[in-house]
Amino acid sequence: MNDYLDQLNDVQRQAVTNVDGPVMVIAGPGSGKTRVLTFRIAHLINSGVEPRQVLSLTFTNKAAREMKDRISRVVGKGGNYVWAGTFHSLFSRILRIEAEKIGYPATFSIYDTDDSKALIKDIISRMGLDKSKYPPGLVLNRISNAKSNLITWKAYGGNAELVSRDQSEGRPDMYKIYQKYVIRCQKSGAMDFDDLLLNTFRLFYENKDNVVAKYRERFKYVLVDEFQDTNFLQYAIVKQLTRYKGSSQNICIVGDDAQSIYAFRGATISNILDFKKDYPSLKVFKLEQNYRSTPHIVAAANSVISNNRSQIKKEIWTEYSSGNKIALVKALSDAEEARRVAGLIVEQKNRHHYANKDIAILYRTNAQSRAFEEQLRRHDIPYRIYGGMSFYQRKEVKDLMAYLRLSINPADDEAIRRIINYPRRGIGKTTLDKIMTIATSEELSAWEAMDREIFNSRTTNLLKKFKGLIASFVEKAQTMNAYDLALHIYKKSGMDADLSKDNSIEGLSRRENITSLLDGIKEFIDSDELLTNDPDMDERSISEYLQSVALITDFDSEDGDDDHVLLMSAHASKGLEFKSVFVVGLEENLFPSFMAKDSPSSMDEERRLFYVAITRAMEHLTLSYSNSRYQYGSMRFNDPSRFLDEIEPDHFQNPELVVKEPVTGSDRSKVSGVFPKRKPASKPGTTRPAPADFKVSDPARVAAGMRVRHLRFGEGEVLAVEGGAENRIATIQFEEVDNPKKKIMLKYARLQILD
DNA sequence: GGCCAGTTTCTTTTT
DNA sequence: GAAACTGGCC
Repeated sequence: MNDYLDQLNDVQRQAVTNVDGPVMVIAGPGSGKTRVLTFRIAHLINSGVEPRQVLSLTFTNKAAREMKDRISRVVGKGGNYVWAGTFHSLFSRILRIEAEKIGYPATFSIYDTDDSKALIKDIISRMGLDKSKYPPGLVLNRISNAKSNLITWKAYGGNAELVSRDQSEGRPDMYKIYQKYVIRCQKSGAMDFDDLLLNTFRLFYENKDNVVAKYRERFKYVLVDEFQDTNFLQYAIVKQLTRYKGSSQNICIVGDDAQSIYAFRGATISNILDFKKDYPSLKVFKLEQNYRSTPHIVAAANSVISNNRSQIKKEIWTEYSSGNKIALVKALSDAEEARRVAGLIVEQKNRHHYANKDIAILYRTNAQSRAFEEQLRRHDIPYRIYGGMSFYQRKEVKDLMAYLRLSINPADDEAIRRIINYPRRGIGKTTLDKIMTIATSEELSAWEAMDREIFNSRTTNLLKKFKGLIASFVEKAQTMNAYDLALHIYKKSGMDADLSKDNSIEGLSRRENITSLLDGIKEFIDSDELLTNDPDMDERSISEYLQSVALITDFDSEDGDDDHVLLMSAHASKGLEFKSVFVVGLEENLFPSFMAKDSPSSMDEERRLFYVAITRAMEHLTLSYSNSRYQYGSMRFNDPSRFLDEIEPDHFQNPELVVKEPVTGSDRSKVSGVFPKRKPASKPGTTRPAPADFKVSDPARVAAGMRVRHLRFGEGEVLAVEGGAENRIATIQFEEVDNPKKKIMLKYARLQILD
């Protein structure tokens, strides 16, 4: 029965078998963290704990599913009854069971970020505030932060620190927006992502009908994965469940402070650092042996992360004695970077017999995927973009979903906003404006506000018709399943008619998207996967479906036998591993992001993100950067990333490429320790204003010997031109001290020929 | 009220 | 470069 224990090393085994009382597992990358978690759960079950008494909070749905699978493999079908999922998905399930206790309908809507932003925008404009002073994204961020720290709008308004910050920024009305936002969400029977947590906290805190006791009793063992990514609120809920008088404190948290990459979302490392204070009888286990990566990769990761200021002390080590050095790719343009990466992928596949799915390309921003997609297609390499959630972002998909949302919760204002006039039914901006004004000022839902007799007779009629339509869907929702209802709505709402009119390629693809959405719903209602295992709940209900879709984060439809090269953001790569990993775009202002350059703590987070990215690699790690990049509509020039300097040259196959070209005259190398100030004119990412007489000449005419002028580098002489047609590269001797000799790709460079 | 075209703005990561 | 916004016109 205990043979699974033989598959563990000493520390791992202790982390698995010490099941009583608080346990913290600090797990470096590749140290068998998932294995420890799953075996721990399996061990609990084997020791007589009922699966349904185990609550396992993971970061992604995918991790949860994987965990369930693995548990089932060890303990059999019972593993399915473990409550494993993300904070958001499990708590939203609890909230649906208990919704009435906190004044919400069980069919509450979940607002995604777009919904929240639209609502905030609406509130701001209705309050007559200057929207340049209150960018919706920033406002949402502030509200989200407040909620994550359990600060109500009232507390916000009374918090001297927050108020004075807002005041000094010229945003004195922030807490009023917060207040209106909260009220309108409430009236709409809607929760945003943070509310799913906040309301769970409230539910437990208010403890009506002993509800918290019920869940404490039920979840005897709580496990939290990726604990370094939890925020104050999430930790507060975990404490509600495990830290109370008489609790046996059976909590196990697993995490790695070095992999904390969600501070921007309110995650706080102090949770992990303070854990010992909250649970004094804590046992700590450190998993430091890396089973994933070869030595150069492990050493590079250690040396990069050692540049961060505070951290829990640990050193990752590996038993592997040999492995490949890190390859470095230096390109002149983003297109060339992608082309060379694609070329290397072809080569690696041949030489090492890698399947496509053994390889991943990781980047800092999703926008970088384009160049790689293009080149992979050109090289006939199947690929897949992971994350991005593009399918559920499509207009037609969101539209149909909005109707579904309304059919179980007609108060959902943001769903109304979406489809009140789609397809066209003559209810335009003016009318919607009126409705929302009433909704805001009288604290009603839009649905209720429509009943006010303030519209002209034509509009009143149109609104009546619209309400009748939605009411008919509400009625159908009582009896139909999610699939039949979606199909019914598609036909009767007029969406079908509208989309069928359009016979362009785009129109066709929209209809295809609807078809796949419907297929997805069908799959959902036919699936027999256990979700809640709660006898009171209809596991295949419309609201269950909507909830599951609202909280989809990773590509859940990942088919195991698909063989694709994976493209994803470094963030999305956390928890995954690949034989060969390409981390691309390693340039200052990109990775690390320009957003981080003024704040040491954000820079540390960028470094942790880089650490996460490179530790995904098992056998091959390739890092690439480009001298120039087409970004936000214009050409940018950036220095190679500082992170490249933080890796000992020994670990590179071709360390000479790390040496910076004197592009900006700066040298940040660790050896010299010199950090010269940049001259404003040569700041990366900026262009000098064009002299009035500057004219771009036809690049094809550029030849050796000519005098040319470059917007950023000044005047110089062309020494040589090499390369053919598409990729001609000129070597130019510029006169400015900061920019001596440079190689420039002619198809991108904007040069003026002077003579 | 609806539509198109021109203009402006803002560029990260995601539950 | 894309999305969001604006203004002008039917």
